[in-house]
Amino acid sequence: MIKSLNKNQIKELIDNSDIALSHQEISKRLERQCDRVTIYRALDKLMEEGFIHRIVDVDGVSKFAACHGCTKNHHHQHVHFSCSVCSSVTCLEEIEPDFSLPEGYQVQEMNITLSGVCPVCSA
Amino acid sequence: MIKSLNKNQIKELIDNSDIALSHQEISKRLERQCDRVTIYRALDKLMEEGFIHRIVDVDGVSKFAACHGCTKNHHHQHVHFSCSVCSSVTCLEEIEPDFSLPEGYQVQEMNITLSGVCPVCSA
DNA sequence: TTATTAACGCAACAGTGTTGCAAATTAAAT
DNA sequence: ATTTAATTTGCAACACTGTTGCGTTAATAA
Ligand SMILES: [Mn+2]
Ligand SMILES: [Mn+2]
Ligand SMILES: [Zn+2]
Ligand SMILES: [Zn+2]
Repeated sequence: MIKSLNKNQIKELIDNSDIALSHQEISKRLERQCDRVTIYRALDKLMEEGFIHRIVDVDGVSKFAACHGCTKNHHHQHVHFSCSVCSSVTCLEEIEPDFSLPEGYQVQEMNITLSGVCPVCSA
Repeated sequence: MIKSLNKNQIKELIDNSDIALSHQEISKRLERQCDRVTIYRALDKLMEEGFIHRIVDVDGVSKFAACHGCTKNHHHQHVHFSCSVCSSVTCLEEIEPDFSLPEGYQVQEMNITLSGVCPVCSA
């Protein structure tokens, strides 16, 4: 019944978080401390399996958030917001900007991250 | 007359490139080899001065491209395209998607990077 | 020329992400 | 229950990115 303690706990953490979590944040929040590499591997697997997606923050830091309705092929057109005050990254799943590209570009993925001040920090 | 040999040469490299350049690529292209740190510092300065802007690629790699019409306050709403075949990152300065955010979000910067296959590699 | 400022190189460090290998756990088969 | 096979984990090592402090050299100003 119990398989992959760490991976499942990491999945729980991400699922239950309203903001995207970095490797570092995940590491800190894990009760049962585990090796860094274990976390990297778990994140890779979870992405492969379509449970989470990676968001590259404006400063290059990778953060991870739950997918809603992804199988193995991720489709994330939605916008992310990165707060420069509290450093939180949030998925704005409702917001999907559209635009047309010149001929010849084949789009597979998109990473859209706006940065500024989030509602909490600007209140 | 000659001031900041390296910084100026780095600026030239970026200005004359049609794709965004990473720190690594800049380092290789510099004839007069210089210290890694010097390049980082030059890039920071050039950004401060509004000559170049940083694009965070989908894999977290920072790339740098020339600004056209930025002073000290950068304004880059435009889209970037990252080719998964040739790893090139290109500014699509004409393409500026628009969308509206929920109340409370104050946008300062945006990093929009689409990935897929570029016209050259898809031809 | 001399003083001041900016640019540079070097060493050291913290952090991220990857790989290989061996030990430990879990699941499956006998 | 025992043995076997497959996963999961930890650890060491490594390459790479980015930052900081400090002493030195080169450029600009006085
Ligand atoms: Mn998202
Ligand atoms: Mn650009
Ligand atoms: Zn905030
Ligand atoms: Zn290409």
